[in-house]
Amino acid sequence: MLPVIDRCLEAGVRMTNQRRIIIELIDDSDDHPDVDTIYRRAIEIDNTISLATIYRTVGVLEQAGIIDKLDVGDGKARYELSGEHHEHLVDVDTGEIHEFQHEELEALKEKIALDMGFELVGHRLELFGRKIKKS
Amino acid sequence: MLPVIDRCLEAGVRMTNQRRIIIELIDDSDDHPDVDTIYRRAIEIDNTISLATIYRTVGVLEQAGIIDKLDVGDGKARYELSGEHHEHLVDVDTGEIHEFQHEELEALKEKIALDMGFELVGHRLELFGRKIKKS
DNA sequence: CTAAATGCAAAACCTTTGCCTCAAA
DNA sequence: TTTGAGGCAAAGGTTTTGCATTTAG
Repeated sequence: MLPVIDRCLEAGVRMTNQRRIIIELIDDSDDHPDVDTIYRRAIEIDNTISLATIYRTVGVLEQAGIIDKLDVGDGKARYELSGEHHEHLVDVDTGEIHEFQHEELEALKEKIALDMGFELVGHRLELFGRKIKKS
Repeated sequence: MLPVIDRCLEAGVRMTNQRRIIIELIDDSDDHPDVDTIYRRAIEIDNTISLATIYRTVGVLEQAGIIDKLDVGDGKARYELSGEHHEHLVDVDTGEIHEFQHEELEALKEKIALDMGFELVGHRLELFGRKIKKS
């Protein structure tokens, strides 16, 4: 797939210094940063970037389909590059987010929507689990 | 299953007038009211109930496993009686929430968690779809 | 009687917006 | 040059909290 920046241009997203920094920062993140985390990482690179710009930029990027918003239930929006096609399992004790992929689950979701007369345009799935200790 | 009020007492939830009203109101709701809606319905019955009490009560009830919180992406917490074992499909054009049940999906979620070494203690699943027009 | 619940208002939080300035195309 | 983007600070909406008072057990 094309580099993220190119995907942005292709999608007609006007490119600025701030946006470039924010996009590459999300691209480089292997966690799922919330807006404030993105902000704190961004101002290390360019300390003139404002919080409002982060919000506006993630909004634009989400609309353009470059990133996905996810909600692990902590009241803050988190973001990751889109098209990752994975789901999340949240460790309820530690808050850690584990990713997984599951073809069967993907297919099942689409089928269910279709059976109900809907075209699936999005979904949100989070599993909350507690680690099983081996005894 | 026991009436909701009894399930509360069994769970050790101290019962007050306000709580009784809130609980029965949620029990009677077939939609998925957010806190403000619960509040507006509650003050029709007893106009001394405060918003803070609604928040505190739904918190208690959620902890006690009497109700479930759900999040359809509108930034507000919604509640429904727990143990309903159904999922939600949100119509992205109208905001309508359709419920569905799916045994296979239930089983699959548990299996996935187990395979990852977790006991599934909760989950959140929302499908977002657009109605397919018959042409 | 004692611990917990309520009301009220203030505060905390995350997110959005208005307005003016600045920069991309 | 023209239109959109950024910065700042103020405002918005939801949820939480401190404190004095009331109530359930």
